[in-house]
Amino acid sequence: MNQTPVALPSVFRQLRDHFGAQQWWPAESPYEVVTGAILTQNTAWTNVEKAIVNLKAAGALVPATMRDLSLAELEQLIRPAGFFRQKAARLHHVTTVLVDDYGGRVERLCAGPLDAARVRLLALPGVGPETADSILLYAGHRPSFVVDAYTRRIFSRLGLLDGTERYEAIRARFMSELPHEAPLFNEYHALVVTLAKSHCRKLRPECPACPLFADCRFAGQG
DNA sequence: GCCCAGGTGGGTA
DNA sequence: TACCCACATGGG
Repeated sequence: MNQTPVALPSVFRQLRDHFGAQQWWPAESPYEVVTGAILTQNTAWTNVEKAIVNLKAAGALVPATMRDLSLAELEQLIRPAGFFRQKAARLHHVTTVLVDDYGGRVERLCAGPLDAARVRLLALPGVGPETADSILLYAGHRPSFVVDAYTRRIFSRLGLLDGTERYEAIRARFMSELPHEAPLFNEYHALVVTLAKSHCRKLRPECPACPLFADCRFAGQG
């Protein structure tokens, strides 16, 4: 085999050495992570922040309070995050299950064998693989690697993916080449996002992703 | 004005 | 399996 099994750990070390510890997820509670994970679906984080501010101001970033909100009220609060009708229904349903079946405790929602917990989350409408893994990792502190559009883009650019792999295949690849440690998976995904946001969106061939390519001329040009 | 963003689910061939 | 589309706001 001509594979390079050190590639993924090596990329992590380079990113960590360049950007430092990321200390993710930017949230004050596990439930805020759950909320943010749903609101950020195909949406810029700056828009999610506006919705989070609204929810906090309304005192609604608490499961029991959120569940008792009407859909119409919730829709108005999260409107800046886009797709607000869909997301209000999804967030409200997840919250209802959380409160009714898990006592409002996110750690209970994420408890038990990892695969089983993941299947439970994926069964919730509006919770796909990235949202499920984000909740498991960042709210539940479980070692479930998060794959997102940035991961696909950057690792394709690095030649470590061909870009056509399915979500589960990419996740399995990272989890087969890295130790199953939540703090490592946490930092790795956070660093991928930090790298992506520090570069032009397309990561074009003429715009290599430094610090992995030392002479990138386009760093920081958004 | 146009393009895009830390996805998901439903439909069609 | 492999596309296509709807879903919506706000920043560059």
